[in-house]
Amino acid sequence: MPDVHVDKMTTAEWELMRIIWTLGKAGSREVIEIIQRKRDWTESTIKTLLSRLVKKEMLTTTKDGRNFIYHATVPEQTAMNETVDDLFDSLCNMKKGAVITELLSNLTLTKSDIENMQTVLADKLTTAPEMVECDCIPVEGTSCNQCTK
Amino acid sequence: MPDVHVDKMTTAEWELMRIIWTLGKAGSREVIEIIQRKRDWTESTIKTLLSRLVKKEMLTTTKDGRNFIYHATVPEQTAMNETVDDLFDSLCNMKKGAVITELLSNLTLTKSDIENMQTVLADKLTTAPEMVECDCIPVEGTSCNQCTK
DNA sequence: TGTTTATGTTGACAAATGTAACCGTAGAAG
DNA sequence: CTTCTACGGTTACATTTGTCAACATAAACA
Repeated sequence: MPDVHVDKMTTAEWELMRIIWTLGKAGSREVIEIIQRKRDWTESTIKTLLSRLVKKEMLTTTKDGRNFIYHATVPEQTAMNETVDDLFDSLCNMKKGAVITELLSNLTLTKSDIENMQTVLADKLTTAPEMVECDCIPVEGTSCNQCTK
Repeated sequence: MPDVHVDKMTTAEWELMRIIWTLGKAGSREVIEIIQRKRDWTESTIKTLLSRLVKKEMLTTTKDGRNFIYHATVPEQTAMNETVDDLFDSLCNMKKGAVITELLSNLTLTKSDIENMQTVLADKLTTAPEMVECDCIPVEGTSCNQCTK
């Protein structure tokens, strides 16, 4: 449970992480080769990104002879959850539902994913409130032009 | 339909936008006063952020005497959708479902939001695939250590 | 064993971001 | 009318991020 700051990963770094997560572990050569199938970043660039990820403690290394093997310190699912949770924390409370609904519409989900969601939702429905408040304006006379609409 | 780059909004800027979205429109004084209930940013800082938002075309201004009134050029819901869609585009295809499920569990949703989602999901279920592929590694021998698991 | 090569380390630099002081002017106050 | 002040504009500066090139060294090879 390294208390790593997943939120400090940049988009470029995230792309590298995906490769390492997917492969389980990887050497720089591998990462470079794979990334370059999509991005025309130079080797230098990719190496720099790897270093920064190590510095940020998103990756650790073990030595394989002269080479390094990179391992993620945080599981992908965890990182994804944290990132998504963070994003939603920054959205207007009142409108998260609509956002998710929209998201669901445009996404391809597997049957089992859908079923899981249905279970969660059915359960939540029993205790769901009629209304949630907009939290965009720090308290006091929260004159939200939308809540009252 | 201004083709604004919602994705170029920073977190700090996003906080200002929420206020303006919520109020419909607002003068700098208002924004400053409200933001400072949560953040101890100086007036200067907030003014800079407002300017940058105007430069990025996320805000337009109309003059009210000597003062400015700021208006969002993009509706909040649109901005939220775009941002969330962008984020999900950068996540491993195979694991989005789990992320959303997790998200749903930790969120307070209204009855009607839940019901909407249920409708969408029920509908999707009929055509949902059994499996979606990991897209973390650009094609060719996609040796994903997770897909095969 | 001297040379080429692969891999990691440093230093760089422009652009974006967070954060803020300072300046000028149209009104408010005296 | 002179002075003060609120508000917007301009400039500034340290970090972070995206992108690299240059360099050092252990290995592989000639």
